[in-house]
Amino acid sequence: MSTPTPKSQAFDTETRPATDPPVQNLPKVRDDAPVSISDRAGSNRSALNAPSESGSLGRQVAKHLRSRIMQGEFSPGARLPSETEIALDYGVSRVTVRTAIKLLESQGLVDVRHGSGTFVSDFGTEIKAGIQELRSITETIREMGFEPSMERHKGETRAASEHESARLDLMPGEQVLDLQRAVFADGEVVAYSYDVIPIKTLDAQMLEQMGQGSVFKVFETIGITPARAIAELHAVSSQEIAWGPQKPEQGLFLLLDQVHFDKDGKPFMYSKSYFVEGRFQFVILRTR
Amino acid sequence: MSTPTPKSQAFDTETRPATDPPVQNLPKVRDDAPVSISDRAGSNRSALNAPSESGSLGRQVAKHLRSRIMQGEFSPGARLPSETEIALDYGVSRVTVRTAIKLLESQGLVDVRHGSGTFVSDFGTEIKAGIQELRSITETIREMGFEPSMERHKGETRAASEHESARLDLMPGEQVLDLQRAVFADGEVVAYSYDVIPIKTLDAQMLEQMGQGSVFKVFETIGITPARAIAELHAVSSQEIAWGPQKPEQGLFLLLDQVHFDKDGKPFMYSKSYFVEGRFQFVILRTR
DNA sequence: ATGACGTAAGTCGTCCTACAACTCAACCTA
DNA sequence: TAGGTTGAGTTGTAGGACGACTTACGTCAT
Repeated sequence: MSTPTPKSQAFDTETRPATDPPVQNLPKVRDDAPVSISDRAGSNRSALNAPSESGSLGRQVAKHLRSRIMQGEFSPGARLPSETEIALDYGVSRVTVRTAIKLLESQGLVDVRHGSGTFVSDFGTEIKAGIQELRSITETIREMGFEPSMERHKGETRAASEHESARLDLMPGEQVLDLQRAVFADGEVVAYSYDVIPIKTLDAQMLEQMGQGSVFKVFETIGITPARAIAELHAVSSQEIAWGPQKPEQGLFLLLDQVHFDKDGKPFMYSKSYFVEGRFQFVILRTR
Repeated sequence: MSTPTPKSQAFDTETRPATDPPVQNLPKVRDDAPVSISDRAGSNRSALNAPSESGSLGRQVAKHLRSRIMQGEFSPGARLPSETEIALDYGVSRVTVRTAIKLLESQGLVDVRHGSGTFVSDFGTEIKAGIQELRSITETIREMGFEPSMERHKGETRAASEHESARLDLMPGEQVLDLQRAVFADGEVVAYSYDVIPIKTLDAQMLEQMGQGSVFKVFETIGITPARAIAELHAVSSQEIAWGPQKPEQGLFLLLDQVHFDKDGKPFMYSKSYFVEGRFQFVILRTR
C-alpha cells in the first residue's frame, strides 16, 4: 500500500511512528517507573532532534553524550550510566547506544571495561583540541573556551598551481579562490590560514561570504558537507607566512596541510593552516 | 570440577556450549545449516584463534580484516563483502562484524555507506604512517617499507625532573632511565628519541636490553602492554637536539611529546620524539 | 529511442530478546 | 582473619526481524 515512507524518522520523542504502540500493553514495568525518567529534569529523550541532517541515530547520541561529557556532567574517571539506562534515557535501543559509545571510545573520550562499565577517560576533557575529529578551526577554538574571530587578509581569484590542481583534481589552469586569513582566539593570533577553493563550485555572492565567518557554513548552503580530510603535518620556520601587527617574531609554525573531501569523496578545498607554535595545543590520543 | 572456564571461547563453530540446547525445540530452522561454511576453501573461521590475549572477538575480526586490506586482498575503492557474508565467513554474528567494521571506520580504513556497502577508503592503504594508531616507531618505519635501526647515544639512570615526575606519576627525585637514541630508516636519520622510564619497573638485565631494539619488546616481557598514549605536537627549531655525523643542519623538528599508558591506565614511559622535518611523513585522516 | 517512474533486490541501520563473560562487592566459611 | 563462593550489575555476542537507503532494471508514456 506504499505508505509515503516517513522519511528521516528523527522521531519526535513522544510518538515513535510504529514501535511504541504495540508496546503499551506489554508488561514493560516502566511507564511511570521507579527510575522515573519522565520526572527527571534531565531526560534526554528529546535531545536528538537536530535541526536537519545529523547522521545516523548512533552518531546523534554520540554527539549528545560527547557534549554532556565536555560540559562536565561526567567528570574524568567517572562512570557513565549503564548502556541500558542510557538507552532508556534516550529512547533508543541498546544497540544504538553501543554504536555511540564505540564512537566515543575510538575518539579516546571514554574507556569501556567489560563487566565493569564505561568510564570517562582521564584525559577525555583535555582532548578538545584533538586533531582527529574533523571540524572547523573556529569551532575548535570555541570549544576550548575562547572566542574565535577571523580577519581576511586576501581574497582573490587566480589560476590554480600545478600542485593545487593535482590535489583538488582540477584541470590545469582552472580558476580558484585564494583566501588568506588570520585566526584569532580572544583577540590573539593563533593561526594563519591559506585556503584554496575551486571557483566552479561557487557563485559571486558566496565569493563575498567566504572569509566573513566559517567557510564550512558557506559550503553547507550549497549542500557540500565535509566528510573527511587527509592531512600532513610539518614543522615550518619562515618569516614569509604571517603578517599584521601581531606577527610572531620567531616564525615557527606547525603546519596542517590538508585536502578536504565531501561525502562523495570529491575534494572541495585545499588548505594550509599554520599554527603559531605555543599558542595552540594539539593533542592526539593514540590507541591500539 | 566446575569446568575450568572455557576461557577465550574462540568458538569452534559446531558446538556452542550452552546456548543451543534450550533452543532445540524452537522453530529455529538452523541446525545442519544450508549455508555450508565448512565447504568453502576461503573460510576465515579459524583465523581468529590468536596465540594468547587478543581482545574481544570484534577486535580480532577487525585486526584480521585490517591485515587482509593491507595485504591488498581488497584494493582501495573496492567493496567489502556484506556484513552478513563476513559474519558467515568468520563464523560470528553480524553484531560482532559490525563492531569490527566500526573500528576500521574510525581508523579511516573503510567507508560505510548506508544501503550500498562498505568500501575500502581511497587512502586506506596509504595511512600506514598515521599517528593515531599506537605502535612503535620501528614498527611504523618497517611498514613504510624501510629497514629500521637504532643507535644508542646515551643510557643512564638519574633522578627524575619535576616535569617528568608529574607526567609519570612519580615521587619527586625517583630514579629513571634516561635513554637517548637516534632512529634510522635505511641508514638515514629520521628521528631523535628521548625516553624516560621509571627504574622501579625494571631490573638490571632489562636495563641493558633497553636501547638494543624496540623498547616495547622489553616491556612485553614484564607484562606491560601499551594501551594508550597521549601526545602533544610541537614544532621545534633547535641545534641542541640532534647529534652525530648525520646531524641535520637546519635543526627543524616535529616533536611528538607523549606519555604512554598500560591497560590499567598507569603511565610507564615518557618520551619526546623529534622527527627531522621532511624525512618522515605524518599523515592524519580526519573524520566526522 | 528516450526519459520518468515504479519495482525489487541488496545492504546497512535499528530494534528486541536472550545469554555468556566479566567485574566487584557482599557474604559465608574455615 | 584469610580465602573462597555467591550474586547482582555490566559489557560482549548471538539470532532474528524489519525499516531505510541505494542501485539496477523493467515498464510505460512521451
